[in-house]
Amino acid sequence: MVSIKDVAAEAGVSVATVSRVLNSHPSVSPDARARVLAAVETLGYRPNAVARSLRTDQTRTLGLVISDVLNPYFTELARSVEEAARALGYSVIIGNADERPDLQDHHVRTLLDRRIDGLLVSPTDGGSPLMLEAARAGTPMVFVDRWIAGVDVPVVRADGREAVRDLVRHLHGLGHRRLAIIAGPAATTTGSERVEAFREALREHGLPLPEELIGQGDFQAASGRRVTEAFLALPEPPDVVFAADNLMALGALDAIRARGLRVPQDIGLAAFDDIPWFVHTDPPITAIAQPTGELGRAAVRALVDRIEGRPPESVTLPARLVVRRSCGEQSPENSPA
Amino acid sequence: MVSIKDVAAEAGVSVATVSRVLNSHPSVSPDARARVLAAVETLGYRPNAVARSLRTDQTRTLGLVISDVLNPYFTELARSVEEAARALGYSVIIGNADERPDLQDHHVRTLLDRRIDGLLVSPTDGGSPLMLEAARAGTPMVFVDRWIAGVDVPVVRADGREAVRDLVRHLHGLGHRRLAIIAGPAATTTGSERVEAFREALREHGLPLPEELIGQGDFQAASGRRVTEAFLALPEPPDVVFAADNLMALGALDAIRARGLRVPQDIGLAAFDDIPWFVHTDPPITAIAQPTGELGRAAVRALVDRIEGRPPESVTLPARLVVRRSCGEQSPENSPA
DNA sequence: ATCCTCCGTGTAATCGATTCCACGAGAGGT
DNA sequence: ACCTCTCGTGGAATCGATTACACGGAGGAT
Repeated sequence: MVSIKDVAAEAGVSVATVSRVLNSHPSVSPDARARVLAAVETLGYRPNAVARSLRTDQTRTLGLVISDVLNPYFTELARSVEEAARALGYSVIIGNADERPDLQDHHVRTLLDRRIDGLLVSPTDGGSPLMLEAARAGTPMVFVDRWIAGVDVPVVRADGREAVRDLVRHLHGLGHRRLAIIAGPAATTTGSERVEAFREALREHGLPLPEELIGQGDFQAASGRRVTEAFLALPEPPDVVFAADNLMALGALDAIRARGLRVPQDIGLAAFDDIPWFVHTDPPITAIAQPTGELGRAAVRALVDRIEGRPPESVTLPARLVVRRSCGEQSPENSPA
Repeated sequence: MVSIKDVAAEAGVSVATVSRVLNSHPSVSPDARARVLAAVETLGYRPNAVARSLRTDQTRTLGLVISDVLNPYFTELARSVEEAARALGYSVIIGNADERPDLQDHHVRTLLDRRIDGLLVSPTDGGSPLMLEAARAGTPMVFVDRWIAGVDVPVVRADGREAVRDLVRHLHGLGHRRLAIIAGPAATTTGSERVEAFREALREHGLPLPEELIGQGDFQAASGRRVTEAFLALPEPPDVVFAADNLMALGALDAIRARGLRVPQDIGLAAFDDIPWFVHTDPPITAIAQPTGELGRAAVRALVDRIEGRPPESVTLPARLVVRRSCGEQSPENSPA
């Protein structure tokens, strides 16, 4: 591999000068600059990012640890994060935790070992010692989507409270009264918050949320299936099932189908997180859409602010309800006048 | 940040000894080893991967450049690649090319600058000079899914020829005669191969593949929509549309829906690449499934073989047809006796 | 007792960059 | 004509690891 020394030799200058040209330092003569550039060209020289990082103590790399790449929501988030980071001259290394705390720790550790400049995390659990320690030690860090309470780290997320309220109003308007939820792990903020928002919205309509209508899922399709089967086996099954993420909604659809039931005639279904496929499922699924792209961009902005010494800002964006047909059609008597 | 020097000081030994302990070099006394380990523990020392890479000239990192992360097929591929790499002690940096040659080049360049140990590529186009140059220069490289002809690089991919033949037989058995295809970019191997396989399979049944039934797509949903609209506007529209990837199938479904037509009654739909969502679309979509996980594992195996000096192997795995309902139901008279 | 090995350890070179500091040349002021 | 200042440049230290080499001491062989 050709190094800066080779370039220096070829151009007849010192390595210092080559470095100066490459970093567009002002005090280099036009002549030297030209010779260096020519040498770079003929040798096909590319600076070694590893060496540069060692010296400058910055990698211009961001780490992104997400809970599950196979979840389209996170895929899209990852994509927008990469895009935003690239625009600011940063690369992104993605670590997929697969909803497993041990894997999450593995990635955080590797990322830290690689001396990434900052970390974007969507924690799978309440927070491993490793991550808390890193945050305390001053690693620039931003939580995205999910967060951990009691840590002084900016959070970029969507607030679904209002959208959940809209959803419940929609369901109530459709005549549904017995509403169930497939919750995410209580250790995740999104897991507990969505249940809370749901419960609160129900209360506003004077509806209860009994224990048997709260199913404990883990944001994976299989758990959605399992919980839904339990709902359906109830003496009095729910009118509608609200899944706290899109994968569990998929599992719920499976379970409903397996029972030979139809959506929405026999039971309604709604999901948190909207994805392109929901338009094409049978039936199209009513969902709460997060501004994923904006979330990714805001997270990168906050992290880079933090890295470059500017005060980072926590950001909360509203989610919104997208009504489709999976909870029943608007009939004349309950449509808005 | 605590460095190896701090550990050496704390343990009362030289940095060489610390390094030896950390790399489990045999000649270290039990006493010294214990003291070093203790020091590592109390200081919370973690070796700087950047420095180590500079010295050893290996990063234990693989680069993966894929055409489109949002495509579930590639997401799954990326996931299996990461998994397999992790098992072998490698990290993976993913570069998303978004089907854009310039972005692909950007990622290849950054990855090379970071001195990744090897590169896994699914080229968006016929091959940029940059990539060919890297291959020639000896960068360990393996093509996955798509490849570039005339380059001495192992290829790990699925062969869909047989599955396409099965598909056409299935369609023919259902009475469909006018079959159309939404092709991928001709510059990609998967783009041209799938059309070829389709054409050949049609020939076996004495069916033609006229120009007007070959639509040019780019593996993105929008192009599937556009091409399908054109098909539907034909004086004699096709009986079935076969999309060369799942995203274009999604677009096709959109277009068909927008025309107010029903699948499969008015027109059939099939896709290359099977994904979980196809089970839940309306109707469930008949597709050709690739052994994605196995593909990812084989690709990593080949690349790591190449990196570690063993002869790498090209691998071709069979794809298989998964029949669902999007091309029509099996009716009594054409069901297998 | 002497010599040779081998083992554990430390010193220092090295990887490829960046950057501080010193130095010489030329310009400009007096 | 001399001093000063600026500018372009090179030498060398530095980042944090790994590793070749040297060295001293212990143990075994003769």
